[in-house]
Amino acid sequence: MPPRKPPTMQDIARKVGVSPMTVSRALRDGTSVNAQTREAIRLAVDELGYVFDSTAANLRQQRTGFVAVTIPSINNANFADTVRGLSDGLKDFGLQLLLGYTDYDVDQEEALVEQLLRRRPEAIVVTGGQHTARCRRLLEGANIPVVEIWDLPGQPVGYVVGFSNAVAAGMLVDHLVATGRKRIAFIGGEAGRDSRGADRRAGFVAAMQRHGLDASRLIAAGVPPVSMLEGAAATRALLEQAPDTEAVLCVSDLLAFGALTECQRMGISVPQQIAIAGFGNYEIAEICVPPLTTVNPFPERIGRQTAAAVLGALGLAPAEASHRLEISPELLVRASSEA
Amino acid sequence: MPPRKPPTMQDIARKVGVSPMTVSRALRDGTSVNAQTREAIRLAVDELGYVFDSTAANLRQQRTGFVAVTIPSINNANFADTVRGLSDGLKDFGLQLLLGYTDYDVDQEEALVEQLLRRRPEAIVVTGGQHTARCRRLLEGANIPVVEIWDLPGQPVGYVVGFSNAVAAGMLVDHLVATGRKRIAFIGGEAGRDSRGADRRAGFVAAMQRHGLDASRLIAAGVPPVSMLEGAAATRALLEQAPDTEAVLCVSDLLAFGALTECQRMGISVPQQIAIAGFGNYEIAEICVPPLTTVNPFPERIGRQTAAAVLGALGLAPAEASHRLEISPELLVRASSEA
DNA sequence: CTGAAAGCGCTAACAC
DNA sequence: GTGTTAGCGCTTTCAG
Repeated sequence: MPPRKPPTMQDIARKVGVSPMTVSRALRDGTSVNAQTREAIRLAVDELGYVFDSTAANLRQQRTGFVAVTIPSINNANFADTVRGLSDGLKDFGLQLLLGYTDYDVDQEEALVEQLLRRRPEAIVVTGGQHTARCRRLLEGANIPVVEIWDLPGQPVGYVVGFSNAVAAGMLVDHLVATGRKRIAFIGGEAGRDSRGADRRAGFVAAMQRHGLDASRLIAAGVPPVSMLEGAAATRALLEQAPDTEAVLCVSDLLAFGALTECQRMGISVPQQIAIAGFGNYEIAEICVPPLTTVNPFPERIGRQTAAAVLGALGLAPAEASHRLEISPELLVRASSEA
Repeated sequence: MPPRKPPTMQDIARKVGVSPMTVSRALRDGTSVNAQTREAIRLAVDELGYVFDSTAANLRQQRTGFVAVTIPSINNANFADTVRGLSDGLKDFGLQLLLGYTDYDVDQEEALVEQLLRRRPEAIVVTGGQHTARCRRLLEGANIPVVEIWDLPGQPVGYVVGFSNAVAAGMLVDHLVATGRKRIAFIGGEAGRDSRGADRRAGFVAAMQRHGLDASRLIAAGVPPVSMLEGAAATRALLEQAPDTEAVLCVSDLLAFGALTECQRMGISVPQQIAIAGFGNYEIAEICVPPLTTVNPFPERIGRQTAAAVLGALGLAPAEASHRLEISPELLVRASSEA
């Protein structure tokens, strides 16, 4: 079976005895084509197994129907929820996601953004507000709507749908302090890769200092992405070094759950001996025993709002007045940090 | 700032004083262009902020560099691992994933496959071996390599990289029976949506019958995707209806973890009073307390092997002899099912 | 309601 | 090492 070329509108047209233009019209709706002709064309399409070639249409129309998206990791429920919200919000408008992941690396982000822009997306959504200089130039020069999400960049490229990771981390510190904890540690990934994680750590430090507390219990759990296993290992290291720690704030619920399990293995009771808080409102934080105090950044809402921003920018839906939408994360106090 | 048209090779050519063809050559490597000319073109590219338009090249070359992939859900660590393995395996060959999700629905799969094929991918990878008749026809007629993964379809469309979900579930049953459990329940999503889940249930039933045991403790935990919360709720229902249950086999580790937490809340000891087993070797199964017995289907390996199959089929790498690669899942016995 | 001509931005093929 | 011509499969535009 030699890979014969797929049929084109020409082939349909020849078979039905009309011009390719009529085929083109018949395949879209809202166009005026004789009902019988249209039916004949439908039939021919079926018989020949014709599949519309959007690459050709894209070139001709200078519209691809792509919205490019970069996320740090494909294996992260928070970002997955954002992508789902975004995808669902765009699909009714014929827009399709072109997704890539950066592995928490700005150089990979730069390469990815360039690769994505070659596909001529109609808009581009990037997770985070930190980019290489060239990446920034690429985004600015693309002449398409740019949305930075999951962050509040100081100098946004275009649209922003995000929240302050630092403020959200501060909410957790305030809560832990309010329940009487003073010796509080922060567990996160190594600095320099995950800028949202770095912001959360900065927010932890700032809040601790605001309360006049020692902010030096900072544990690096490894190169992002860090997850449950790293959280457990870091917790063990922490409790060996500083057994008097009263509370642990983790950069994500996944680490926090790892911390919880390590406490269980070490026979340390949570929250009596140590309080644990996470970040992200992952499903596990709600269901584990005890459930984890966390912050909900509304990942899916970020996606939906980003979709709204894109649609507005493309003139496909009424546009919002502001180019900047700040989501208010919600503190969720659960048993893992009870007083 | 009117959205001016992005510069084309024409613009570069004019600026440098060469023909567009020379620009085209200069932008690729392995082509013979005068070194100075090439440098001048590089410079002009930078100055004008030119970004290569692959939509045009795709049409001309009749090659898009896309590999289409469908997965049931974007928010699933197993499929995410497969996608990562696939993406990593393809990217060195200039192939980019075009990803879509089906929401565990064959009709959505059909619509998605059609939409993806319009983009003229060079290969298509679909998760699962069950399709609507039309979807199957689309796949067969696309004249590109088709790979079905995570399953072993009876009548494959093309390539297969998967495993028997039924056999893997049987391994878990055998283990539970070997540790002395007889009254074993199965918790999964409602039938008819998730075919891998359905296969696992079928494997459970077959194995139970093989052991001469009652296979009627089948709990439906809701419409897929089902996860931890559904697992917990289903476990509560199960233990109210059938408190003498000795073991629970769950369709995934996520449900199994939900089951574990429900036991913890109900004061039921695992594995002493009840054994729990999951499926998928998610991170949580390894780290929770007690860790969960499960089966590792090697999701990332599925992705890497799928990449190899695609590359072979496209002649970009040495091809395997067989079109069918069966992965052997590994039983991981952990404390949640100790005798 | 239908068709002819032109062209989207790039590159294969063929000159020179 | 470089240029010219043609055309990928559609759709815009204009004419009928």
